[in-house]
Amino acid sequence: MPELPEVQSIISGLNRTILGKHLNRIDEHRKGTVFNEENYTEFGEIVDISRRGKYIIILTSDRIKIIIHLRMTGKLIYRSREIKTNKHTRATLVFQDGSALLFDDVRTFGRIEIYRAEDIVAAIETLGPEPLREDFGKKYLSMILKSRTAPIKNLLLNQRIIAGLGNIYASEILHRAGILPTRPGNNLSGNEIGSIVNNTKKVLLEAIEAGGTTISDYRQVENKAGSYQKMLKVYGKDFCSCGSRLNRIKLAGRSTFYCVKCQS
DNA sequence: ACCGCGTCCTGTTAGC
DNA sequence: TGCTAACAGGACGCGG
Repeated sequence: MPELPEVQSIISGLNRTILGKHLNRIDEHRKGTVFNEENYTEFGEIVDISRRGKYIIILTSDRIKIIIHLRMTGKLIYRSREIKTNKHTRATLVFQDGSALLFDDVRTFGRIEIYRAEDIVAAIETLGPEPLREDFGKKYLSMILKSRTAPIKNLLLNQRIIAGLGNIYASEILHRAGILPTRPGNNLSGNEIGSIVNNTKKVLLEAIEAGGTTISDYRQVENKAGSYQKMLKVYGKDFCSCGSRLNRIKLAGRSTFYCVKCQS
């Protein structure tokens, strides 16, 4: 599942491969993948590629922005010339030089939306702060959490509170911070909130450095796997590094892993 | 305002 | 061995 570090790695890959290229067209191979395409025939060159939360934002010289969300199984794969699609290819961005960017997505939840550059996109507008920026700090998180009774894990998954975390990193961050995922938000001490903030930044930076976490579907733009899966401490594991068996429960409908000895 | 659950989807795996 | 059901989860809409 692409979360912030995976999306960040994809942004890097897109900058290496498609920045500056002239986008001829976007082919949709499966209905319900590309939205608003009918309003646009010309795109121009790719002039900027960025990220907000888990949303990929591609800006073109014709002042068009292409917003891509990969959801769970979406992949963006670059092909320099041999453009072979497969049964899960949902759309293709075709460039003038004969190269292409394939949008593969097994579970078809991902989507591509096209807007004018100046359009306000509600989904992005309502996102919480970027965890790696300074406005995501102890002061901000304390302010948010004081009125929240939901489990901290659920709150970390709420994109309006913090943008970019998903199920894997939420479990990893809470393990590093030594905090049980079930703790109500308004029950955490200042020190604990500070630890969540620090460990969020630490885990995300390490995961970006590793090129993301590849468990099954995620691949970088050049189709390479990331390596942070080797550094996971709890997600998908049976035992903690302390030797205790990990607990596995469902929170917000997602598998949640924690150690009763290391987290309280 | 906030919380939790159901929904969308398909490949993989667990269980009988 | 072969079939079925459960499972994986990001975002969103809805009811309480």
